[in-house]
Parts: sequence; structure tokens; C-alpha cells
Amino acid sequence: MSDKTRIAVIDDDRSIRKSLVRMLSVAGFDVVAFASARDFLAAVDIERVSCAVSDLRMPGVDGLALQQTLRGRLPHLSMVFITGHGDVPASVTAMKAGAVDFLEKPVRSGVLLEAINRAIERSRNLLAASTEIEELKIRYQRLTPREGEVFALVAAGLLNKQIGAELGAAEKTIKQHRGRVMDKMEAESLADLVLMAERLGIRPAETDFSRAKGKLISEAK
Amino acid sequence: MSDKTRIAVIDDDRSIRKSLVRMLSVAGFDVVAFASARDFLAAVDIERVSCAVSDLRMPGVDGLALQQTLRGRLPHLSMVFITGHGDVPASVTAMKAGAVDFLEKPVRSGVLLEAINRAIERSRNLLAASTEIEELKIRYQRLTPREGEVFALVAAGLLNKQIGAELGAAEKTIKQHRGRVMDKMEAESLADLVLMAERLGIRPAETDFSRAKGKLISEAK
DNA sequence: TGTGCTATCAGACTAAGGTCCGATTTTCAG
DNA sequence: CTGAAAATCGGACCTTAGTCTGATAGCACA
Repeated sequence: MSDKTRIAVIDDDRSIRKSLVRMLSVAGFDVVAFASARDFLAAVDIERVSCAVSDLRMPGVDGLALQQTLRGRLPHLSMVFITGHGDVPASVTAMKAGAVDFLEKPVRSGVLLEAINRAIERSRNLLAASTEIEELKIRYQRLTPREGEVFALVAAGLLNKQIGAELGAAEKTIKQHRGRVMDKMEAESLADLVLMAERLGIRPAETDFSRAKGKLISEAK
Repeated sequence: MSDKTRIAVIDDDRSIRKSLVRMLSVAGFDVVAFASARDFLAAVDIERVSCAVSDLRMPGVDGLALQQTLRGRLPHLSMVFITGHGDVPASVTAMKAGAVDFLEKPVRSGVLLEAINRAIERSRNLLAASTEIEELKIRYQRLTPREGEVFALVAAGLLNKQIGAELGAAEKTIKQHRGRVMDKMEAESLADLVLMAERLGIRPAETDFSRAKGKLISEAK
């Protein structure tokens, strides 16, 4: 059980694999190596990997195909590609798909380590962000349909009175829903709730929302 | 005065320039062409350009240098590169710096147009976002130092009472500041203000903020 | 020295948010 | 058909927010 950051090396060339493993081990990483993308994807502890260093051209599943597969399975995992042939279209495809870097052999140790560190940083950030969103989604799912509507309108800044008018319910009822929304979402303040809605991409289902907003302006007079 | 989307073509090869101009004009764009990055940067109406299609290798300022210059001057302007030589490091550098695409000659019309449309979309989004932020910054600058502090704490979800304790002022005073903050920031609701703070990256200056937050919890009991 | 900006606070309300308790009605699955 | 969840609303009360008026005080720049 190592607490070191784990890096996966995927290359069909045994000697390159050995060389990369040695280089990265010396740099203090916990390195796991695979001879093919298939082997890597079949590995049990794949979740623990913070960065994948992969060859581009490999028999079977190549680097780009691996990247696409990972996009679905481990969206937070950042990749660094290594290639022997100058393949511009492949490099562009990889970078557009979110690769952290795309290096040509022979790879200088310093350059690779720098890219790996960026990849690790990126993986961590993505994982943290998606973990937070997932947690919020779980809370959001606990809301009843009605509470969800109230949530959206509250986060949009409407008053209870206006929300009541919008949803055809008494202000009293909205207060009840609102209280339950705060509870279920575990929000400590309205500001908190607004930011949660922002992260969840929650917006009021238009309808005649603009009318309600107009009311806000005119009634404030 | 055309209302068509303007695209800049930068290439030192006259025949390629002509060919690109024709291709893009036929596609309905307002095309302006330049023989060098320097000429392009010196153009008066450069602000109106929504996408720059540039050759990579050019005498004088090359494509990557142009990209760096634009990053400072027109951060919203998205670029599409065209290159004759398979240069992987350059393509990776360009993509890391935010290029929309990096195509090899000869370029297929459909591929280029697709890339350009993505670049235009991206430019528009970036411009809209940065315009909004700039507008918010202008409003934010109108705040006095004290109002700025109150802004941060309000957006963090603290009660007036807690903000008063935090800043060593009476709740009454905080209310005054808070009202002026809402005015000057042109926020229609607290939710609005919270989102503005988020976009401006405004967070309370730590100090003993955690203590105030603790108070919120314990006093709520 | 005077003017303006900033920050401070009080009084006096008015409106809005929030909670507890209790109650009714609807809906839907077991 | 029945029990549980969801949605609805009222009363009673208390806490916050927001505004207007008015007033004091420090500070800086002309």
C-alpha cells in the first residue's frame, strides 16, 4: 500500500516500458505498466491512477481509442501521449480531446515529468470537481418535483411571493418548500444555495418567468 | 459595411491566400487577407475579426508568435492554423495555447469551414464572457473599500449581524453598506449578487471568517 | 478652511424570511 | 383498499432585511 501518486504506463515496446518505469519510479511515483490498452482497461485498481502515459500507435486498441474509452469510464484521468512518428492529425485529435501533452520520442526526462505533473494536477482538479457535482446531484435527487421548481426560482432570486404567483401556490406553502430545499440540499445560506444551483446548471423553466420578474421591478416602486 | 462575420487570412504565399479568400468568400464570410502577421496586427479594424486563419511558418513573425501576441491583445480571438510541414511540437504548442484546430495542407474545404465555425462560436462566447466580466469590474471599482469587504461577506452568505461582528461595526452600518453595494453593483437580488461575486472571484479575506461561520452554526441552535 | 467622500450609528417602520404545530387533499404503489 | 409521500394552507411568532431621515466624525484635496 503506497501513498505515492500512481501513474500508468501503456506501451507495447518492452524496452521503452522498462525505461519509462525506471524513470518514473526514480522520480518518486508508483508506476504500473501495461503492454496494451486492453490490459490497462482490465486492471482492477484503475481508479487509483492519476495519470496515464501512453504510446500512440499500438496493436489492438491504439492511444486515441484508449482516450475515447477513458472519456466515458474515467473522465478525470488525464493523459500524456508519446509517439515515435510525427503524426500531426493524431496529435491535434488527442489535444482536442483533452490530452495534457503529446511528446515525440525520444522523450527528455524533464519534459515528461513536467507534463506528468500537469496531468496529475489536472486529474485531481477534475476529480474534485466531479465529486462535488455528484454529491450535489445526489442531494438534488432527494427533492420532490415541487421542491425542485421552488429551488430553481429561489436560486433565480425571486421572492416567495413571486414564486407563489409563478407556481400558483400561497406564499406560506413556498416557505415550507423552501425550508425543505435548504435542508435537503444542506445549504447553510441562500448564497450557498445559489452557488449549488449554478453548479448544477439549474435554471427556472421559463414559462412566464419574465412576467414575474417584471412584477419585481414594478412592485418595488 | 457588411454585417457578415469577418475572418482574417494570414499567409505569406500569395496563391494560397487567394485560394483561401475565394473559398471563404463563397462560404459567405467577409474575408480580409494579410501577407504577414505584422500587417495583420497593424490593421485598423482588427477588433471586428471573429476568426484568424494563419499559416504556421512565415517570414518574420510566425504563427505561434502571432498567437502569443494575440493572447495579450485580443484574448477572445480564436485561431485556426494551417501548415505545410508535419510539425508535431508546433501543433501541440498551438493547441495548448488554445488554437481551435491545426490543419495540414492541402486543406479540404469542408474541414476548414467546420473548424472556422467552431472558432467563430468560441470567439463569440469568449467575447461575451469577457465583456460581462469587464462590466462587472467597472461596477466593482465603484465600491469603496468598506463596501468591498461587505460585498465579499454578503456574497459568502453571512448575516448582517455576523458581518458587523467580523468588521467591527454595527448591524445598522452594514445594512447601509449592503444597500449601497446592491445599488452600485446593479444587483436585483441577493442571488444576483452572489453570482456576480462568483464571476469576479471575490472571496472574503479569511481573517477570522471561520469564527464568524461557527457563530452562525451555534447561534442557529 | 471648506467641500466632498467615507464611514459610522440611531430611530422608526415596513416587508420578507423562517419555524413549529396542525390540518386537509391528492396521488400512487403495494 | 390502505398507508405513505407529496402538496397544500393557516395561525402564531420571531428574526432578518431594507429604507428613510438625520446626524457625527475623520480625512484628503484644493
